[in-house]
Amino acid sequence: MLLQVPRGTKDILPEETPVWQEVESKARRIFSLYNYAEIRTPVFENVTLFKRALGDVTDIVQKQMFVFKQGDDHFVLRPEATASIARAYLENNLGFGVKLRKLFYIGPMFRAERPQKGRLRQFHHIGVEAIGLTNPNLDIEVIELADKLLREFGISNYKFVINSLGCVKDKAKFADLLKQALAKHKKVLCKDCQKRITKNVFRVLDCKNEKCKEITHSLKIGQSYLCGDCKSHFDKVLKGLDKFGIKYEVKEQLVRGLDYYSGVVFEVVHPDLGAQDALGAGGRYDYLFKELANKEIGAVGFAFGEERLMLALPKKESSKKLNVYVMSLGDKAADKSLELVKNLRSAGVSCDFDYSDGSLKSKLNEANKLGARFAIIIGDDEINKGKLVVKFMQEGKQEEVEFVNAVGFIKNILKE
RNA sequence: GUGGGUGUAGCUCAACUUGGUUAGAGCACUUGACUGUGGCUCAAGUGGCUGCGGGUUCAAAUCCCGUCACCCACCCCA
Repeated sequence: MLLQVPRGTKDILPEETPVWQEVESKARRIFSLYNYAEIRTPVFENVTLFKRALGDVTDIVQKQMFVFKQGDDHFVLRPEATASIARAYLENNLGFGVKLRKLFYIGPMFRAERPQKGRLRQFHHIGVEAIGLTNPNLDIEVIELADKLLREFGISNYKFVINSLGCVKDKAKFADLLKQALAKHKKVLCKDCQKRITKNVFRVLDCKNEKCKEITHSLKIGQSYLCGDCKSHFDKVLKGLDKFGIKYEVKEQLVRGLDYYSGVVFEVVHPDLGAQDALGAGGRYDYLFKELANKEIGAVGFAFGEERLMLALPKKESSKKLNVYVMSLGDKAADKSLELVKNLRSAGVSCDFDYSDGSLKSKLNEANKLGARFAIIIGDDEINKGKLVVKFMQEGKQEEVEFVNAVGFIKNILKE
């Protein structure tokens, strides 16, 4: 236990962090292109925030929260970020003076689920929230942004799945229609679905049981529950996606699990992910601010699971970036070498020194393993001559260079 | 929370079905062939409380029970 990470958590090791950094820096660049600014909220919040935002009956709230107590206060490690950001938006009055706040976030989330492929107890989200307007063009931008990110990451084979739950009234109507329609088939449904009818009807729609699927696909509810405004909002979004050339599939069975969703909702699915096939998901949550602060504020956003992105990312060799590996033989040479190392670094050349007592052979071997472009060798011979040896690792050749010219020599070659 | 599978060297795995001397291989690592020159080749060497705890047995990596973790799926969700 002492030497074991907690279940469902992972060390992200030095070999892997470059990929993470690349994904995150690409995301940051794109976000700034679209005028989204980063927000960092605490990783823990008051329990009540998520109960109110996500819905009391959701599994996340009922059994997946890491809760802890400090004095009389009950906290929870955030299971997702949207609620926190809505809280921060309201608390800091981020809507003041601007019509629209465009925010992005990158960070860890926590859910006490049983781990499996694409599902961890500590995982990372990259997401955006655009808060302040209900305009359908904003939905389009958000989806187009998600698409842009995926293409930038080099991910292919993904697919957008989209639906509209309608406004709060529509959503309630949808639930009623569903309940009525399902009641006729109750006996054929799986046990879970029988419970879901009363507990959370929408969940029946994405049940994986074949019989349940048959029934849900045979229901002819369509989008009859949508009011005129919501219908035309949805149509505008679809048209916009067509215009941008973003492929999607309208799926009437797509509903999101969290209470705060309403209106347009979408998922990005990918075949490499196994059972958890969503790379990311999002939608409108105009209702959330009503729930939290009785305010009418339109908002739309999405989140990608960073670990899931990793699963879908094309594999590629990591490129090692060490420019110079310096090695010395003898104490005098070591002094000289360390001086050189310092000068190289000051000149912006990445470099390291072999601190071991090993043979020259072992040191060159190390340089090879580190992927160094140059090895610099300094021993008594070199000190006497006033010249050090620069070895070109890949080419196998080597050159003698005056000590005073060494930094310039290396910089010159790196420039090419 | 439920079900199935898997835990053996740093890594990937064998031996488990049918218990039997010192638990093997490949890769990696160290050293040498090659006195101050890496990658290729060859040779030698280092490395294991067989996840942990208990039980059965003359004898357990192997059979049984428990436990922990990982993987996959259900549930749920990014």
